[in-house]
Amino acid sequence: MRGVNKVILIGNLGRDPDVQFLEGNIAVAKFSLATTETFKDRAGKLISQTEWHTVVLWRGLAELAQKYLHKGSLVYIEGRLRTRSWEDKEGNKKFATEVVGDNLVMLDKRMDVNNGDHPVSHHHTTGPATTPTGAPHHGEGYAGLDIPPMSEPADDLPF
Amino acid sequence: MRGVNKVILIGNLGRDPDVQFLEGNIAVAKFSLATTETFKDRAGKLISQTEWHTVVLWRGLAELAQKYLHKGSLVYIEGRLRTRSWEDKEGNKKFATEVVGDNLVMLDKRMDVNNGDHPVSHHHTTGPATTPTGAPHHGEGYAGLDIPPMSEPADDLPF
Amino acid sequence: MRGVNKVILIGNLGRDPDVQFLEGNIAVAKFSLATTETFKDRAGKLISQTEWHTVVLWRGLAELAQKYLHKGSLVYIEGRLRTRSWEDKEGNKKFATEVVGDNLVMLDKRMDVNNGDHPVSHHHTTGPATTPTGAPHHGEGYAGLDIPPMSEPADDLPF
Amino acid sequence: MRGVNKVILIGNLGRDPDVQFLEGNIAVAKFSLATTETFKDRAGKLISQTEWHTVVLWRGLAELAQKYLHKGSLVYIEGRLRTRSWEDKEGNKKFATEVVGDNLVMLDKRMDVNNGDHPVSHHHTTGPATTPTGAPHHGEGYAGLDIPPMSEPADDLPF
DNA sequence: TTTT
DNA sequence: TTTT
Repeated sequence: MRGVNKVILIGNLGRDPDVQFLEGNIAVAKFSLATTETFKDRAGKLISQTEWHTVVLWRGLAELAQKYLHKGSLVYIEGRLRTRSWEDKEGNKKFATEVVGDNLVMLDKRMDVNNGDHPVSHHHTTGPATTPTGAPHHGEGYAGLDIPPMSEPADDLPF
Repeated sequence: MRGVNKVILIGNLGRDPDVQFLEGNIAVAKFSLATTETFKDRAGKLISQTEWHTVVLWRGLAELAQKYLHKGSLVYIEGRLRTRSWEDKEGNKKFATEVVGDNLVMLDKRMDVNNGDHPVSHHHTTGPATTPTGAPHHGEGYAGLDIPPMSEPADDLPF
Repeated sequence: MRGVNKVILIGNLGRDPDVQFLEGNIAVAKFSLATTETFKDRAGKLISQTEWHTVVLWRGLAELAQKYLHKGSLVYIEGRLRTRSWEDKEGNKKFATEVVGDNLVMLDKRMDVNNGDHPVSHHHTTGPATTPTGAPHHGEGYAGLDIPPMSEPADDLPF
Repeated sequence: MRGVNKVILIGNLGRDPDVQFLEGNIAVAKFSLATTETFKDRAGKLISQTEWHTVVLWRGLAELAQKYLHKGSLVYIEGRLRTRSWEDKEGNKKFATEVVGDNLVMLDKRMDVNNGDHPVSHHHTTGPATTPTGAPHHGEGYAGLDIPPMSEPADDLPF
């Protein structure tokens, strides 16, 4: 390793992840992530600025994304920049810079603590078009899953 | 700037922040932060390991901590390492390494949800006069505050 | 601040920085930075992969870049991602993702410089003719400058 | 992974690394790293502040440290914080916070290329117990050397 | 286009 | 204890 190429993002998914399976059953997930920063401009006025990133996850992380992430999810992504270039059908050179994620932390609050009900109501379904069908995003919550999102700790802190 | 000394943490407060005001009315907040990582040991077994950090915030960030953070809060902290040393009354040399925060992002979900019970367990009591009942989570909490914690975005995403 | 958008790069400049001054005498520097990572592919073969980034620096950092950076310089850049979009003259939508630097650390060894003119002399000749004088590393180079680059110690290196 | 505990350092080694081999021939390297930051105090005066960190590397990274790092080396370290506690012989509770490195980038410029074949002469051997021959560094361990092996058992390592 |  |  002779250089460093590291990206750290915390933001919300703009859409449900798009997950595909390549040959060999290798999962690839792709989604847009919005990071919003607020700062003061030169005049001292508070400015809020949103930047959209394309995030790509592979294999196990892609499967996690498929299982647990959806539009609006808040995530921490650690990864690296990768710029791809190609020519479109008109022969124009195109570039796309993506963040290839090496690490993913789900920051949404665990919706159901101890009595996990109404998971659906937390999914912030945003319209009639949202996965009314087989997509197993709803009706389960994180209960019983191996890698639940972070949540407030129980009262067993050593202090 | 000739070197780099950077720390990035995401974790939960073990206790409400301890906030003090130095002369000149400079606020200093201090709290323990637990970061939990899970990984596989050499045998492939999933291990969960919690590390406790002492976080120190100054001035504006300390005041944010006083207003918004409490035991259990989930936060992103960016800062730097600082090790202090001193001798205790018995003359023993002591060391303490702290993370001095330069940046703070509150990752808790906005307050609680619709049916949020146990408000007391979420504290937020920033003084004796504050919401002793734990009644309505709506219309109070972060609403209208300048720097609310992150939450799932509204439906105005450009996708 | 409600999200995180952070990039950390260590790499070499592909060209001398392009520095311009906007109205108000605001400096803007732009350069390509190559980060090279080596890793093992699935077959265990060592792969070296270079990624090119567009880095933009403003104001004081741009002026530092103009003074001290040149083709081949090794730098640490901390910044954030920003994607700009526009339409070219043919009406094609274009995107460009840049790293806007908030922090810069120069990692080059103090090569020589005696009288630091003609940046070409900084070009890091890497053959056996390096450091033609064998003169001391101290008391010359960037002496008197405000922010000298980091450099190696005076002793030998294990390479 | 449910939290984040990340440290990024760029600095110089204060001493040659101390490398030991635990049972199973597992290498552990330990060294102090100085990170120096300069900034302006409230009065606008330029302040330079050095912080010392204890860095611990395991296995392959430890062997790299043994081969290539020495007093004064400039390195990039990415790792995580770990605080150990114990009682000394007087029964005083002691704490030590270390940075366990997961990634290492050597930033020293290669001084001589193509003929770099005298690693021993660069090793700044600090005592008679140190491999004076230039023989292989592996397969020997530190058995019988002055410095007792670290007390941590080879098993149950928290990584 | 850099660097090793 | 480093580095400049």
